[in-house]
Amino acid sequence: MTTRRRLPDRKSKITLREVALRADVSESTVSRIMRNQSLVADATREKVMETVRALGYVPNRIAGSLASLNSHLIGVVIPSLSNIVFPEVIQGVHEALKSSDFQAVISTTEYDIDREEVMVRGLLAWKPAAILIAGFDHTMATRRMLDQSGVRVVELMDIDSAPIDIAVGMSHRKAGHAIGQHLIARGYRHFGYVGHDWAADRRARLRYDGLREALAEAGLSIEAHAIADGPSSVGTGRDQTKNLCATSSKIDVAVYSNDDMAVGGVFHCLSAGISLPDDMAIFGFNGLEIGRELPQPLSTLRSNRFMIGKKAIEAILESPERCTRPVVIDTGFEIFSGATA
Amino acid sequence: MTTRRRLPDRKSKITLREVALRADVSESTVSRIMRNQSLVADATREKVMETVRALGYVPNRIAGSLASLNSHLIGVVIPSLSNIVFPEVIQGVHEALKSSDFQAVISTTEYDIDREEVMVRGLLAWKPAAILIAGFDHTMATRRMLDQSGVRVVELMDIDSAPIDIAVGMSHRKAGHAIGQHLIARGYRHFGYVGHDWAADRRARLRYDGLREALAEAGLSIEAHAIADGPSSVGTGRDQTKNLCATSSKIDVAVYSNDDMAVGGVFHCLSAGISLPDDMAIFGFNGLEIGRELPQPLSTLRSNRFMIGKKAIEAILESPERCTRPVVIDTGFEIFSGATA
DNA sequence: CTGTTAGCGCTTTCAA
DNA sequence: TTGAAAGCGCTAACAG
Repeated sequence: MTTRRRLPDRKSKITLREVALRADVSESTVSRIMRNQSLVADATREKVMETVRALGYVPNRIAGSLASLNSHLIGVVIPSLSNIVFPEVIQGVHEALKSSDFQAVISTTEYDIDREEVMVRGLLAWKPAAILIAGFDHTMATRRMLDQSGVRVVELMDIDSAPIDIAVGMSHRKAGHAIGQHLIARGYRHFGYVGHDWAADRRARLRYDGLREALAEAGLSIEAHAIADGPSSVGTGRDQTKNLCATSSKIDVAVYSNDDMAVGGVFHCLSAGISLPDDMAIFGFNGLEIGRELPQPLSTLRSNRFMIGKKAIEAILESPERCTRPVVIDTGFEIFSGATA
Repeated sequence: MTTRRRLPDRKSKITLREVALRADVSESTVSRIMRNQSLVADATREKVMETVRALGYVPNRIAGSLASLNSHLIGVVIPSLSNIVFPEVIQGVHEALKSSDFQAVISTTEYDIDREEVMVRGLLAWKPAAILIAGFDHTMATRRMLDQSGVRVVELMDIDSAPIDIAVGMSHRKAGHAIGQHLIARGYRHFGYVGHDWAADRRARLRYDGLREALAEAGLSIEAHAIADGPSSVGTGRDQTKNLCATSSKIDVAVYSNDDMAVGGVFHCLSAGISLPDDMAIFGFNGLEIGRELPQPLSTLRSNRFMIGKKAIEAILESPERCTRPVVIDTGFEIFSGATA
């Protein structure tokens, strides 16, 4: 029988077998040692570790995962990396993963749920232990794949809908409501809203709805809107603030879809000589660092993105098997009074 | 012979074999179809694809990678996600990867080269096609692993040292030099420097050195320094600017270690009533969005982080095998005059 | 405490 | 154009 199969491998290719051969033990012994299972004699372990070092052996996790049917990979699906809140979530993920041997694989959807479907399918092919995914807005196919895969699924950022498995985040509706109540309590009566496209950002819409409810409860309403087509950004916030000011002069507070937009608003006011908060007040959302460092700290509502990523991973490490009932983890929020409202 | 091995699997577990059985073809045929190799009859393909859809079959990439000895994974090692420049690099990576079937696996080192070593070892265990890694500052062990692994290695961000395999970035030394020349040309003579800890940010140091060289060539020097212990941030930039102003009053321009720091400087000036650029000028580094949107656009040097990620991947996809000689790809930079200097 | 053995689910020759 | 068979490098059940 000729030795068919495969071209000569270009790489050195040190395998478990090599180590076992050289150390004169069986492959399983080496395998046990590499996974520090404790049922190995110290002398053997020492002998094997020596050859491991000598050979520079690195276990092949692909083979390991296949054999154990367990990849120790965690898929993370987020809309984008350009909005700093998502990198912050991932920092929390990395933090919680630090002492485990799991690794995160990150995909971005660019706010496109069809692309999200492609990403999820791609991740599922790696048989991850879990998928973390931002939001609840998925295609039917995505939802079905996620559901049938049997892996743990954590929907991140908001908890305003029923999760497939676990949801970790805060109620954006309540956040909007809290902002409304806070501003009313501070004496504001004439509200404006500066926002960005809701189509891709359902959570901004939820906050808006919450805000409106709170105002309605006090017999108030939003008297002027300035809403951009595209995504949120400092520049957009600046432009739309100019629009708002041009449209309506009786607004005493403007609520922004988020801090990026609000910082833009602050910059417009600085340029236009509008005094904060006397001429007009500004209120943001998120509690980004940049807002805290403005000449006047931005009034905002702090969400805890880092904690969302961290809690999500902790929940998964704690119980790797899916529970019978969905779980909701509320990471809460906090009003930061600041100096602009 | 009893059928030992493994507990009953909880998941549906649809494999290639199932599909082959149901479609009444061999496993290899299904395999060929799933990888759209073209040597399959249309009728067969159609029949198989139908069962694939019916069963909701998703190929197991772990098994595929093991069999083909090719994981189609790309490891990315960066210091952090909290500095927006790194997510921007990753966006470029994702962009270039979009139409391929490669996936990026991201690890962060938190600016710790020992942790970097652990991350690299972990990534190498997945037999990636390439490793992208920020900077040139690695442990000996990291360097050796990278070198011996035989995978392509792209060192990102700067091109001021000799790469292991490929380097993609810009010369930070030249950037610092260009900043110096630009500011001298604009008539500035009394330079201050506001920076953060160089230990973790070798590139900031390179820029500083370049700046000093340019000044020296004009018979000038940096007359005052304000350098923080920790990492860069807007808040730190603000604090150190205050220090600088308290220390020295004859500075007419302050060069910052980066835009975050410089924005902090602008905020201090706004608070303290220092008029930009007349009382003092400010010059940053990076060209972040926030700087462009300030009431006065920040004078800075634009680096192209997105392009660094994109070019890195393109280089790898173009030639998956390591070349004989190291390759350097310069993504360049551009002075943005702005209004603060 | 250690070895033997039978796969994990797929790809890749080679032969038909 | 298709199929059979031999692994990829490792883990896990079982036996010793």
